[in-house]
Amino acid sequence: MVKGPTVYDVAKRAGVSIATVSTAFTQPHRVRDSTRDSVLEAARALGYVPSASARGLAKGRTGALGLFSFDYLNLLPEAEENDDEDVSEANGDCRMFPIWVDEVQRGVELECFRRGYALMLGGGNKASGERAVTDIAGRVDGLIVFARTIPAEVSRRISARIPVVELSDPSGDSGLHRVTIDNASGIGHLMEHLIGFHKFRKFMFVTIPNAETQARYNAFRTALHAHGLDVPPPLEGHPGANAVTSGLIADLLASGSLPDCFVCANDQEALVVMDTLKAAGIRVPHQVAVTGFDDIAAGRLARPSLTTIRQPMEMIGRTAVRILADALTDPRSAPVERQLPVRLIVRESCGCGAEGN
Amino acid sequence: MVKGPTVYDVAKRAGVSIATVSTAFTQPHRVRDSTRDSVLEAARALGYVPSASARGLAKGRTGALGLFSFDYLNLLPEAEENDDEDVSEANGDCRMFPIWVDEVQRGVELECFRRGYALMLGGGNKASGERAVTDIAGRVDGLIVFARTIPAEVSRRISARIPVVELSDPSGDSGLHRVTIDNASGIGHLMEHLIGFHKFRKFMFVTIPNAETQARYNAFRTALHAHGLDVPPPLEGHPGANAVTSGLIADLLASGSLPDCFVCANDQEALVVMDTLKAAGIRVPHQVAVTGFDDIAAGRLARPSLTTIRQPMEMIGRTAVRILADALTDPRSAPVERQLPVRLIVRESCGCGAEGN
DNA sequence: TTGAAAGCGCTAACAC
DNA sequence: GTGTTAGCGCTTTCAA
Repeated sequence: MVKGPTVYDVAKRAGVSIATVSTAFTQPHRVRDSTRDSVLEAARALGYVPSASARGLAKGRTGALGLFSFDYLNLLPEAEENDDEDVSEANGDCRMFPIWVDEVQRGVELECFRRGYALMLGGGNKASGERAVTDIAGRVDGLIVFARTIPAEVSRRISARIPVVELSDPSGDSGLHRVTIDNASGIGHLMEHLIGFHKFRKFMFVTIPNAETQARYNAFRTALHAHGLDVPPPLEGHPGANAVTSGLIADLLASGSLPDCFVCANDQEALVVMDTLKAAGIRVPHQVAVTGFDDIAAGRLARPSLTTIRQPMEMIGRTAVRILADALTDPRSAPVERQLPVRLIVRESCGCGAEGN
Repeated sequence: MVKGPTVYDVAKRAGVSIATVSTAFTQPHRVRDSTRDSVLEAARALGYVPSASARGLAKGRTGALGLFSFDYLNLLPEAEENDDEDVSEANGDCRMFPIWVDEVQRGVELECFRRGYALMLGGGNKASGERAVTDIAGRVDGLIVFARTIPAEVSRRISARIPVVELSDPSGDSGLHRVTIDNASGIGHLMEHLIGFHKFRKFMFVTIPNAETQARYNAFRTALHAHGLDVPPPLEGHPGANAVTSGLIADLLASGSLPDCFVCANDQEALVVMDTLKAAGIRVPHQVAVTGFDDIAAGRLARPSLTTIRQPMEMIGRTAVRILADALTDPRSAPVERQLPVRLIVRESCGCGAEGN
């Protein structure tokens, strides 16, 4: 990794000034053909690779966008040097790859590349603290963060410097750009199906409380009210603690009061619920129905396959990039919020056939 | 996106020099406690976000690693502003998400974050040309590229500046670092199973020719020779052209000479073969067996599930990062090549039960 | 059309 | 322990 050639080297070899070299690369038409040719020739001969750092410093722009993913699965600390083992298998099924985040990331990647941006990925965990976000923020022209992964104070500070879009949480006053989904109508359609078509009457909402799932619960409540049905308090689990949810379901079973349907705030919970029921010998959907939200891949593979509400994950990612690109074009623009539609995916776990996948 | 505060602003507010500000951040212990506090306080108050460009320029290191993915699926040009549609669904099943590349990328991400590197993702397509690689190469301290995605000349030039590791192709003289897998013993075990256990005698190798699949074919041939069996010429498809493979299979069917087993150079081809057979009314594995290589997720979902050879994808990614980290530590080190083991995954398509997933 | 020169924001010697 | 001072490699006026 010897120090590579710079504009100076190229300039010298081509017999021109560094300004000309720079111009030859960035605005080819403003340079005489013969000059440009000799510059490019020199660059090629020398193996010239422009330094993005220098370029970024000079222009005040890096040409890259950032995506910050919190390490929601505590994977970072592990794995020292155990070369022999494929870690991905060890935590194979708990990983449920690809998870929601991965599909959104995919959308971000595609749209970035399409628009000629490089994508900077940053990861954080409890240890790294806000250091990690700040670090990546300093590297890019715009940043995308998942909701609830970093303190509001931090994202606000960063947004004073570069545009920031937060993904998928009901709107706040944060002053950030935002991409959300239509939780209300999603749950609305689902409840319509469960109440209208399946004639279910007794429901139980299983959730892990946060702003997003709260919106879903609200819609759930609204739907029940509209049909004059009872609204039970939600069963609340904890992030990453399947056992808690599992325990709540077990308690419910012990009490002998099974609902007609478990409406879960997301697919992960729904799968836990289904597993718990299965372990208890309860048959889904025959004895009780279960539904999710998100449409992660694992839900399609589950037996029975999971009836759920699909988030347009790739589109969420693409939209975030578009917002940043626009904000970069017109820096004076106000924070925008884009709400994306969701779609009811009827599969087996609600009692329907296997249609629709 | 107003111009953010710089070291100068922080220094002024804290009443110290810029050198002290810098030191307070990079080597906290070398600064008096009270000084450090006032610096950090000033930074916080101002909303200071260090510029990675400036830092990178000054240090000669960016603290980021790069991963370059070629746009193997021609996805870039599409999708103008059709906000209403979720593109990911449109090409849903042809995408077969997550594909091999995604899982490797996952490993790269995890290992990068664990080691405190940011990850720069770059994408290229026919249009962008080598421009895209060069661009990302200029942004990082080390680069990971998938085999056969960029011209050898380009990767060589880049490797003169920063360490480059190429993923998963039989070794070449390229002078690059390299992570490969043990194609030979993988195919060896597979053939042992097919010949020894299933007693198959007539095989057909389906491939898309490249250095990697060539190694697999060689192992295939070796195994047949070892058992004194005939070695038929491979059926050769084209990248991205399922129809071609499909056509070859159809021709074979028309000729009425079905083998006992189709050994495919990768899972994607295997799935195409299975689909074609299914369409022709041939039952797998009852009438003919099919095997793949890679173990992509889609193979697990297929009916019958695909017997294949699993690459340790996440480990491939992690290993690449380790190599770069080491190379960065000791710049004078020679190119290293690490060969990772693979594992036979016996599922249904070879005629076995559904065990092992 | 090309060159000279002034930074961009930060780090790293080296003084103090 | 802290300040001074050079750059790092590139872009960008502004002259020539």
